[in-house]
Amino acid sequence: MAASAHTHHEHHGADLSRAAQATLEQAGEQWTDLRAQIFDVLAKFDKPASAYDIADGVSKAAGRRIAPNTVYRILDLFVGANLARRVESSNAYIANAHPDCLHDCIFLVCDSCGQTTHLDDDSITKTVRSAAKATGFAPVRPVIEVRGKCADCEDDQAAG
Amino acid sequence: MAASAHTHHEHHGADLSRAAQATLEQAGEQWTDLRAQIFDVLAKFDKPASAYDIADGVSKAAGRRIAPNTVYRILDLFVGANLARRVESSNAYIANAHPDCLHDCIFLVCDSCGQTTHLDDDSITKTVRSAAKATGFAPVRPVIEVRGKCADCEDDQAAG
DNA sequence: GATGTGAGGTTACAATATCACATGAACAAA
DNA sequence: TTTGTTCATGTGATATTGTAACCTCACATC
Repeated sequence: MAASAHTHHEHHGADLSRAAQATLEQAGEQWTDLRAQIFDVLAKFDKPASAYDIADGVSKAAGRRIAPNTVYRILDLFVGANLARRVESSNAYIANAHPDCLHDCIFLVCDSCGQTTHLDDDSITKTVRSAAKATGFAPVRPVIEVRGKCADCEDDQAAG
Repeated sequence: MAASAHTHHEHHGADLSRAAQATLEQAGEQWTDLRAQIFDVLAKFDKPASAYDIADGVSKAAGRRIAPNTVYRILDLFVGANLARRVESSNAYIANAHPDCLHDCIFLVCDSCGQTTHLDDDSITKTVRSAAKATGFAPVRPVIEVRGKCADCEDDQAAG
């Protein structure tokens, strides 16, 4: 596999929540009920979710209204702490399956079904960073996303 | 220079407008007054402009109100015809200085001043495309942007 | 003149994002 | 016990970005 030298542990379900909690607390932030709920709702989406989607989901789960700006606040915190990522070309967020491990990452976003898969290929992201540096630019956060069609939607097209 | 084997002609001012017109007409679309005005306003911004910024600029220039959705329509046309690009991480648009030549491209966006520079490095974009393909994904449009600090803002920081 | 087509106008609205300020709980200091 | 402080969250308003639906006009063609 080309991606990276070390092995990730991809977390799921309760295990992922625990990993997220650990990471957030190590960052000196609290793992509150609301944050846990928001993380769980986010993690259950199988594709990137907008802050408003999450607000709806959490509101339902909590049985009371959670306003979008509350969600934004917590999402910002999550992104800062590597618990979640923002998909810029979708204006949406996705949980990070290995919050304990820091990467620039690459998203493949299907324009048909919205499915978004996450790639870690450090050789690509390093190349992008150094190309930026070479022009005198100080890179902070690469945004590398690919819009296109996922394998399933390709197949559908071929079959249909 | 690493970027690409062929040489671009970077157009500016009236020359750029002419190149844009030629490209758009070759795509079977009309180069109307309004499109010309929108293109000129877009090209005069020195950083990515939102559709609303452009609507304001064009409204002033034209002496009458041009609504944002009109601007969006025309920007979509421009993006489809390679006259302009959308910078996803800024929700904004930028004129393409060489509309006559098709590339995936890379933007370096300064978080301090908004300055955005445009890189064409086909080796990077090809690598990204093929990494996507390798997972069974059919790439259509890579979005490669780097958020960070431009050389000027870095210097300011160092000096101040 | 009737009809078709493409460009643009107009109104309304949806989706995304931020701001300012209030409340409440936890804890520390007086 | 009261006061102050901090942090998390609530609340309402508003700004920004993006679409949809439908209409009119100009021009071409028949």
